[in-house]
Amino acid sequence: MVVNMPGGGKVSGDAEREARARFVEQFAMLLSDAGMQRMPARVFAYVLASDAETHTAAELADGLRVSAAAISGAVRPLVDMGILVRDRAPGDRVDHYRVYGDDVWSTLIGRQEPMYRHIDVLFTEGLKTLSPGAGRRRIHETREFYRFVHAEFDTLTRRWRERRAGVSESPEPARAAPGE
Amino acid sequence: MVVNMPGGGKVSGDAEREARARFVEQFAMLLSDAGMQRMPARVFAYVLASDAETHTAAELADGLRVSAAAISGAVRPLVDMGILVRDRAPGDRVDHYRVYGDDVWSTLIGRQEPMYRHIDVLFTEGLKTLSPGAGRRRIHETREFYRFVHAEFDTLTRRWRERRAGVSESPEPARAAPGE
DNA sequence: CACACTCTTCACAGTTTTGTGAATTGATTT
DNA sequence: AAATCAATTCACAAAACTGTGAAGAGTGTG
Repeated sequence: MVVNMPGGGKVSGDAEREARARFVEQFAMLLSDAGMQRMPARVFAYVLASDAETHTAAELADGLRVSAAAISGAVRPLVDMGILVRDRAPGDRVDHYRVYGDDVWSTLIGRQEPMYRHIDVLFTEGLKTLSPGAGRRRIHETREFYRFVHAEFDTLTRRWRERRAGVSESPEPARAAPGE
Repeated sequence: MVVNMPGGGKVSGDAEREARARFVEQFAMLLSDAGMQRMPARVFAYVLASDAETHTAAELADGLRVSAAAISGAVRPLVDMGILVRDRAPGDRVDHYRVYGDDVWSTLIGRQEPMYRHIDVLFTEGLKTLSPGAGRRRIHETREFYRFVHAEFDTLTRRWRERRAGVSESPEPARAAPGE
């Protein structure tokens, strides 16, 4: 890794940028495998991995090598989901996007709430029509499972917040990379 | 199979089958929204909601109204994931599929293990190249989040098993189905 | 050994997604 | 009011998915 090359070299800004871009793509791929759509995933990964706190659409388009139109489309679901916030200062002509809240993952867990509600009604409705039998038993069990997971969210979130307070103070000793 | 009501028979077997089929589709849609591919999701939902313990490919094809080829393709990822098991008794010509284990959801949680491992190496690698800054901090935090969730799995699974033992005994009294 | 039957693979067609460039809308500045 | 600049929308092309029918491979049966 490009840390301290001999011959007066230091961390090349280009190399660092490129490494970051690669990481963003891999991260996005992960999210995409997990069901998130491709462009939203890329935008999300990019925003998370960037040092800037806010991003203009132009910057996203440039950083991800796609058209402004693609950004427009990708950003909407993220804003809908409440993951990104669109800010525009009065008298500014450009939108500024930033991640909502300072604890993204707690936010994200919270956003699942409606889905769990939806699941519950679907299964409850289903159980009304299913006649007794192994299938019905499994579906009932599935509803209980989702209820259980849903109910565990509070605990989980609280514990995460505690843990987060502990770890995010020391983002791993910054390897002495002066220069730049 | 069909409840067989006397006389004018209220619960039509057909109606029940149809309701079940509808439920299967909705359930599959849910899974599909959550990132599972459509056909595997349909097969999984079907298998879960059916009373039969095992299913032949032909039965799945018939029940889901798709070709045998589609079943073949849909079943592979499920078997790979370890959700379905393919059995064939010696001297039998057809495969029998059934859900692996009696506690599907514990199984399913367990299957996520490799993914979390993958995530960890990806983020750890990424952190090696990211220079200090807000982006690095967020990525670090994200790795910690996934580690946290992963670590919670054991607890979660154990608690689910406890709860399951409590609820699956009483799959909800079959309603006395008073006139529709 | 040939048949019968099931599962799988393959090429293909229909459908959905995805991202682009161009046109449009909306707002600010001059 | 005209000009300018950013964001969104639209029609379209390219790519990816899905599911099908038909051919192929593997196995028990008569």
